[in-house]
Parts: sequence; structure tokens; C-alpha cells
Amino acid sequence: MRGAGLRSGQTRRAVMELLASRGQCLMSVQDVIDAIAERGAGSRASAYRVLDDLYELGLLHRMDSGDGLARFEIAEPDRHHHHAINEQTGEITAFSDPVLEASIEAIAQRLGLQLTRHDVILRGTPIDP
Amino acid sequence: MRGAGLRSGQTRRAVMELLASRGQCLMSVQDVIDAIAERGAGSRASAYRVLDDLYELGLLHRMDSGDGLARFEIAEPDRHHHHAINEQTGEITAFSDPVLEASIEAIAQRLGLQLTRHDVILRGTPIDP
DNA sequence: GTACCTGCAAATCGTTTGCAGGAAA
DNA sequence: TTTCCTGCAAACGATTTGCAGGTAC
Repeated sequence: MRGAGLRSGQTRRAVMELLASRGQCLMSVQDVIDAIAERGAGSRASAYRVLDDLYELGLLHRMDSGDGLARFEIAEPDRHHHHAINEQTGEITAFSDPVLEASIEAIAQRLGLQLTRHDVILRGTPIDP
Repeated sequence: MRGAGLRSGQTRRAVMELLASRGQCLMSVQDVIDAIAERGAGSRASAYRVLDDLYELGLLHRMDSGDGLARFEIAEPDRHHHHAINEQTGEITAFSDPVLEASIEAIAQRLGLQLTRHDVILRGTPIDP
């Protein structure tokens, strides 16, 4: 981060600490703003700027789930995963699957595409056992 | 469509004819508005309303690609597919893959999820051969 | 001391909605 | 002739930007 010429302002520090502490958990920008506000730091504009900076640096993952809200979570390279949305509750859970990844890899190769990113979003309702 | 109590207004007809003629091709709402405007029909508001109606009926697929624009294409049940985005040109191409679908199916089962929808979006740059 | 960061408020932009008139059935 | 559809303009809500002052280094 320092390498990119970024300094350590209060909002940036608060956002990074927040997301680092949450792990694989998508948060909407508003969630982030509320959370850092509780710590007594941050404005809406700064939150958007910080999230965007960190995303550009590849430190965050971003998901646009179709409800018009951007969501972010910390990028942990060794914990690659995707998300499933419970349409009844709106709850988002993470999952990972090597077969899925392999097939995506194969498709990219077939398409002649050097992947920079890929997203898989599952939506559905829980099956009562 | 008639079954849902919908009538055949000029905007609705223009949008349906447009998307039906395009096939598996995502169009942004603005694209749709421009296209039907050329035919001398349609307003922004009606376009949004019509697209939303048709989407609710399951006649259209919708994709929110992260650039803040909603895109639609006609839903052809026997032509299930996903999309790959060329990050250099913004061009969107469709692809389908049975292995991918099977792995998604398996994941949903493992998660105890009755899928209502699933999206896969690949982003990358073309590999020069 | 300089360049970056922050907060505020105003501006943007895609999308939605209220309303009154026009059209389909 | 009832109900739905349309267009216009205003409203909305998430995100962005201009600017002036504060802060990291």
C-alpha cells in the first residue's frame, strides 16, 4: 500500500482494519460507512474513495449483486471463493469448489482469454430436508 | 404474456421485437431506448417499465456487470449460457459449458440450495496466439 | 514544506414514480 | 368503458466530484 504512494489517513486505516477483521464477508458501502462511523471516523465520500483505492490495488474484491449496491470484502489470495445468495433472507454465504475452478480455467483457455477475474453468483432458496 | 394480463402497447411491442431479433446479445437499457427511438417509439420510463415486466415474467435475462448499467437479453430456455467480457474492448461474448453447469448443480446440492438463478461472468484480455 | 487525505456539500447518473391523457380489449 | 399503457417531468438513491482545510511523512 505504501508502495502505491498511499498514506495512512484515519478513514483508510479504519476501513482496512474493519474489512481485515471481517474476513470473507461482503459488506455494502453503507455497512462500511456505518461501521467506521461507530469508531468515530469517516465520511461517505472518503469511504467510497478508500474502497475504490484498495480495490484498484487488488486488496479488495468487489461484487455488484444486482440490487444497486456495491459490496466489498478483503482479498485473501489463498481463500478464493464465490457467493451464494439466499433469496428468502438475502443472506450471502461463501463457497469454493475445485471442479468449478477447473472448468472455468478450461473455458477461458478455450475462449483464448487471459482471465483477470471471474465471478460466480448462485441464487436460490434453501431446500427443507 | 397475454396470460399475465399485459396488453400490446407500442413500447412493449418494440422492445420485444428488438430483443427477439438480437438473440443472445446483452443490451443496456440505453441501447434499447436508442434502438426503439429509431423506430420512432418509446420513452425512457416505458422502456424501464417494459424491461422490468418482461424480466419478471421470465422472458428476459438480466445482467448487472458492475459498471452500473443493467443489461437484458431474451431468455431462450434451450440456449442457456453465460458471458465473457473482453476488458480491452468491453465486448461481451456468450459461451456455454456442460461441465461448468454440472459443477454448479453439484455445488447447489451440497449447499442445500434450490437454484433459481446462477450467473458466471468471466473477465479477461485476449491471448495473442 | 509538499503532496496526499479528509469532510462537506453540490453535482451526476441510472433508475423509479406520480400523474394525466391515450389506447387496447 | 374499464383497465392498462405511455410520456413527461419530478423524485430518488447510490456514487462522484470540487473545493478548502488538515495531516502524513
